[in-house]
Amino acid sequence: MAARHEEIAEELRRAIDRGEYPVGGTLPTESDLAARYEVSRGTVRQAVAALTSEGRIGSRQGARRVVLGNRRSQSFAELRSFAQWARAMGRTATGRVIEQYRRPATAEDVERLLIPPGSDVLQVLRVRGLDGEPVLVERNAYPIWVAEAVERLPADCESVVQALYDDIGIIFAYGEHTIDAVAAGTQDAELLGIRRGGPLLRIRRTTTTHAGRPIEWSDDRYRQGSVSFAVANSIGSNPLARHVG
Amino acid sequence: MAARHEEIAEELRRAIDRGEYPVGGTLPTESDLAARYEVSRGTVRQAVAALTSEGRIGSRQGARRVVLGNRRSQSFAELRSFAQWARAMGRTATGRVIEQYRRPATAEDVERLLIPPGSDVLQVLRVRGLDGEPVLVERNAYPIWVAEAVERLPADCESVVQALYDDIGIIFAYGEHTIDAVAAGTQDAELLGIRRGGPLLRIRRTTTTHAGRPIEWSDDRYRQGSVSFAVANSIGSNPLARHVG
DNA sequence: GTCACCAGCTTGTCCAAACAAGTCTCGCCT
DNA sequence: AGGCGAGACTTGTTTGGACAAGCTGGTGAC
Repeated sequence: MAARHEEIAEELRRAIDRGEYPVGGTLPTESDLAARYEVSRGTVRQAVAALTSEGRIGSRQGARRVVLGNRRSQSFAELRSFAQWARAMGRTATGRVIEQYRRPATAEDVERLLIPPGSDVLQVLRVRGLDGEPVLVERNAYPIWVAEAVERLPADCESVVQALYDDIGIIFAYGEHTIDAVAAGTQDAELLGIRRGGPLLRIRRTTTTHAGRPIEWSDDRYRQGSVSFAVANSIGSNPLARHVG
Repeated sequence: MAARHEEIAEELRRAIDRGEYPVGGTLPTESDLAARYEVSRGTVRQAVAALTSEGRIGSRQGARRVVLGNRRSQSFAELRSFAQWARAMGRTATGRVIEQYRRPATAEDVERLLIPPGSDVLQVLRVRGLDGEPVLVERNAYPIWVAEAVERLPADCESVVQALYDDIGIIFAYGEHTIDAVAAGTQDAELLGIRRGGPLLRIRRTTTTHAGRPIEWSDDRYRQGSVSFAVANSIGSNPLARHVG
């Protein structure tokens, strides 16, 4: 929180949360805010742009900015790491490795991990839970250059992301998520303790380093009712895309 | 496409698409791009910020920008309107109203539509399809001030969004989406022609005007395998949030 | 009363400059 | 060969100014 525009954004978030700028009302003008915080208008614009992209305020040329809601979005750290997310929510994350083995890369692995055809990947199957109750089946594939570090991890490792950073300095910097629904297979049903064919929320995710090099891809299946995902969008910005199939 | 920074963003998108800046490679520096397009560095920064928020390129202080992929995100118009989305994909959207009636607002309606307790809402149940095949069950609730215009629509109206704009000038400006998975109920199963209890992808959405006034909220249930949703995120920006329950 | 229009306000766009902060490469030293 | 550091390079932050574009409310004509 060094940058002034981030400080201002955080102050505005708090002001919205405590009702100083009520939902449905308007924010002060950029000039007002600039004077109040003793910064230039450009810095204020950076701050309000952050709130806009979070969906907290609306923005339209010529009109005062409107407060849309006081939803608080998650940090990237909380989204990519199940353990960190659970901790932020005050829950206890559990988890254990069910299977872990190397196998030849499939066509999907080659495409998602940008690895040469014929190379191996490390396949890991984990079950994760909240407060002891199983919530999520996670199937990860790691390219060979990561595999060794993953294999060194204990079976009940809480935060894989944190461990890989501490061990070999890998930073999970970018993620792409595809969300759909699937029926529980035999293995899913068994591990989550539900009926076969029941609804699961599936997130397929590819994570890359700062340089865009894929670190892992994953197929996460959440038990019905356990979690939901939220996205805000507007005419100006739309992070969400809908695809056929 | 009036603003110069938008033009530059679009040119960069096209350059990435045609492989001029390959995935995994780097973009020219801001100064280079500023010189090439004969604009200031600030304008270039606006352009690359757009690509960054789309997840196409990565950005890190001190290092050159990295090309992450050539995914193309959807416009807001395509996301909020099923008909417009289908058209953009070259598919034919079908749809019909199954039920439509006014009813007293529930607690959920009051909270989501910011209406006074005790007022009425218009409930509409639609089935929508792609190329004749049913794909989606849509349950909408509209506040009273919108209800009259909705009731004037024909039962097979293609684009409700477009019709409401033409009729009473309502603009769907902001949306908030919550995504999870549910089991198909009896009615869902019947309307979509699937087995009861099968997996459905559910999107609950609230849409508001520019002023933040809710226009509708909707519970959309997509048949398994028919559509998926995609989101890109990074350490710098994370539009996606995960919630319990 | 109603409508059109205008003036003032507010946000959007763009520029030029300077410095801060982080990255990367290359050469030197051990 | 390997590690370390200096310096060049690149992106991030901030300022101040100017004009464009769009909204809003009020005034005046009808």
